[in-house]
Amino acid sequence: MSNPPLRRRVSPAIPPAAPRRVTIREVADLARVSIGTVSNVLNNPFLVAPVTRERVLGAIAETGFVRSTAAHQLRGGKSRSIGVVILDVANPFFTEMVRGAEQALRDEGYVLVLCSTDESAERERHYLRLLEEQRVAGVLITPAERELDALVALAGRGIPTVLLDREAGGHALCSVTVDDVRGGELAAAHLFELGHRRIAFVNGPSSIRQCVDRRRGARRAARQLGLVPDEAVVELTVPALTIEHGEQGTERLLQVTPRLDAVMCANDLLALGVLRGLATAGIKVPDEIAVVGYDDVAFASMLSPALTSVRQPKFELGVAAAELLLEESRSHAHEHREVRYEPELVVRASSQAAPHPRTAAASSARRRTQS
Amino acid sequence: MSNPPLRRRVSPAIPPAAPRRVTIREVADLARVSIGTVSNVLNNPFLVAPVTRERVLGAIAETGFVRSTAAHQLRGGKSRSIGVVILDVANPFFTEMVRGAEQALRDEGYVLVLCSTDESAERERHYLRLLEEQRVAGVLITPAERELDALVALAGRGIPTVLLDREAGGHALCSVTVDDVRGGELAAAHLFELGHRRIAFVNGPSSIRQCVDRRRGARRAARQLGLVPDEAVVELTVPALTIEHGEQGTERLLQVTPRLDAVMCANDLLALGVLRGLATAGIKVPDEIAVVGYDDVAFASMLSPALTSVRQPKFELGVAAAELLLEESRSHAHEHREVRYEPELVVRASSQAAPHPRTAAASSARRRTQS
DNA sequence: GTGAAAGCGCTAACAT
DNA sequence: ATGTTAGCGCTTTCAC
Repeated sequence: MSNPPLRRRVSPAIPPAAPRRVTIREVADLARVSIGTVSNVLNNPFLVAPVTRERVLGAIAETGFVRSTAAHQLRGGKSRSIGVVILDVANPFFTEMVRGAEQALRDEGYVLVLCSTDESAERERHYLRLLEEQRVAGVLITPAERELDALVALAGRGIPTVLLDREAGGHALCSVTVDDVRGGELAAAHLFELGHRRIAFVNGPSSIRQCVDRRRGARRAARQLGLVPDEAVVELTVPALTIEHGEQGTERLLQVTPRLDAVMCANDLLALGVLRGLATAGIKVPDEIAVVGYDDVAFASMLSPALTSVRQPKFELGVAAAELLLEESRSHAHEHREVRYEPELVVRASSQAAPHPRTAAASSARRRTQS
Repeated sequence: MSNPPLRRRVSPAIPPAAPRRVTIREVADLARVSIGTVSNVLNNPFLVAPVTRERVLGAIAETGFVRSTAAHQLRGGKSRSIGVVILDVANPFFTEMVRGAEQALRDEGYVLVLCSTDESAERERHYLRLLEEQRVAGVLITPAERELDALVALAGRGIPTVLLDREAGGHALCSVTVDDVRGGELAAAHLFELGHRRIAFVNGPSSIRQCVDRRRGARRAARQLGLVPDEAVVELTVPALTIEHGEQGTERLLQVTPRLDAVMCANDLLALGVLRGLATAGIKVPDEIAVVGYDDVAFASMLSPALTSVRQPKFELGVAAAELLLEESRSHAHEHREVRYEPELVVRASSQAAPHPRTAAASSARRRTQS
C-alpha cells in the first residue's frame, strides 16, 4: 500500500494572462451588425433575416460568447435559479426531496442553488442573504431557524418562499409537510405495543421543529396508554441528526440508562449510528434492544437488522413544494397553501424478534391532503 | 389511516401587487445622502462618518434593501458562487464530496450551485451553460460527458475548472482522483482469492470513466492470476449507478447466468440493489453468492450482510478539489495539478462466510500523492 | 430588417 | 466626508 507519489504536470495551454470576457459588442463587430441585432438573434431570432442570423451565430460560435446573466437580469430579466436550503446534504431524506424538486423545476428551466446549513441558524441567515442578493426566482427551505419572520419578510420582498417539511403556523407562506406528531406517535406506540415500557428517544435539538413534533407524538402515545410520558419516554438530545452523533449518543445512553429495552430515533441516520453503537457494545438488536428510526431512507430496509422506520413521501414532498413555488411565482395574487402528507410506519426486524419481518402498513394508502 | 383532508388557508398578508425591489437610490433618498455614500457604507464603511453611516444603515434596515448581485457583478465584482456538477445527488459518495468542497469554500464566502446530471451528457451541457452565463467563480465537475474539450474551453474562457474524480488525461485542467483501476483490481482480486473463478460485474455505462477503469482493474486482476478476463469477469451493464438498477440488474443476472458465485458492483448503490434482489430471490449472501461494492459509503458497514467495499476518501476529495479551485482562481499563472488518492479494500461479511468479519485494511495508511 | 440610444442598479474615480 | 458621474453588458423601444 505504499505507492510512490505520482508526478504529473500538465503544462498550461492558456497563457498566464486572465482571459477577457467576450461581450455582445465583439460579436456585433465581428458579424458587422449592431449589438441590438445580436441581442435579437439571441432573444427574438425570427425578427432577424436568416442570412444575418447565420452570420451572427457564426460570430458567437467563433468568439465563444456566452451571455451574462448579470446584465440580462439587470435589464429586467427574471432569474432562473431557485435557492434550496436544507439541513444536511448528507441526509438521504433531504437529497430525495431535492431530487423531487429538481425534477419538477428542471423542465421549467431552473437550476437549483443548494445550500446545506448543517442545522445552523447563522449559516441559514448567511445563505438566505446570498440568495436574495442573487435575486433567486424563489426559495425552498427547511428552516434551521425557529422563527419564520425572516422568511415572511423575504417573501414580502418578492421572493416566493415555500417551506419544506415545516408548517407555516399562521404565517403567510406555503408549506409542504408530513405529520410528524403522528409519525412520532406511530413509532412510540409500536414500541409500547411490543411491551416496552421505557423507551429512549434519541432526538435532535429542539430548535428543529421535526424533533419537537416527533417527541410530542411519542409522549402522546405514552399518555394514550396510560403511561407517564416522563417515565415512559427518556429523551437523549444530540447536537445533530447524523450517524456520528447517533453512535456517540449510544455510548452515553448505555452509561446513563442501565436497563433499556427500546430506542426510538429522530431519524434514520441517528438510528444507523445507534445500531453501530449497539453492535460495538455487543448488544443484540432486536433481542436485547429494539430500535426504530424515522424517514425510511433507501438503505433502511437493508440494514442489519432491517430497520423499522416511519416512512415519509420524500420525493413527493420535493415535487409538491416545487409546484407550489411555481404557482406562487406565476401569480402574485396567490393564496398560500399548506400541503400535508401522512406518515406510515414500516415494521422490520429491528423492532421484533419475529421470524418473518413484514411491512405492517404495506397496503395502506398514503394520503395526500391539502387545503 | 384514512384521515380527513386537512383544510387550512392562510390569508395573504401581502397585497396581490408584486412588490417593487428596493434600490440603492431609495435608501439614499431616505437617508438623505447620495447613492455613492450608500455604496460606501456597503463597501468601505470606514470612509463614512459614523453618524451618516448609522443613518444609512437605518434606512437600509427600514427599506429592507438587499444589494443586487447582478449590478454588483456587472460593475466588475467577482461572483461568489461556484458550480458543482455531479452525477447524482442521491449518491452518498457525491454528497460526501460536496460536503468536503462546501466546507472548504464556505469560509471563503462562496455558495455552491449544485447540479445533478443523472449521468446525462445533455443535462451536463445545459447546466454548464447556465453556470457560465452566471459567471460562476469556478466549476467543480464529475463529467458525464466522455470528452473534456468543452471543459477545457470553459477554463479557457476564464472559469477555473477542476475535475472531480476524473483525471485530466493530458488536458490543461486540475483534477482530483482515486485510482479506480487499482480499486477494481482490489475488489476482483479479493473475490478471486476467495476461490471464485467466474464473477459477475454489475457495471454502469461505459461513458462513465469510473466504470471503465474499475472494469479494467477487474480484468487485470483476472489476468494476473492467469485467468481469461472474458471468462472470469462477466459484465452486466446497467443504465445508471442506482439502487433500482442494481435490483433490476440482479433479476437479469440470475436469468442469464445460472451458476454464479460472486458479484462485484461498480458502486455501493448498485450493491445495495443487488443485495436486495438476491434477498428477494432467496439467495444467501455470502454463502451462495459473495458481493462486493465500491465507495464504502456510510451505510455499507451496517448492511445485512455488511458490505465488502473499496473505500475512497470522499470528503477529502471534495476538500482537495476546492483547494485546487481556490488556488487556480487566485493566480491565473497557475500550473494545473493532478491530485491522486489510493483506494483501499474493506473486507466485510458480504464476501466471506467467516464468523469474524473484520476490516482487512483497517490500519493501512491512506496515501495522498500529488505532483 | 437593422441601428441608435436609453437605462437597469451598482461601484469607483474624481470633484467638491 | 460626501456628491457626481461614467460606465459594466445587456434588452428594448423607437427610428430609419
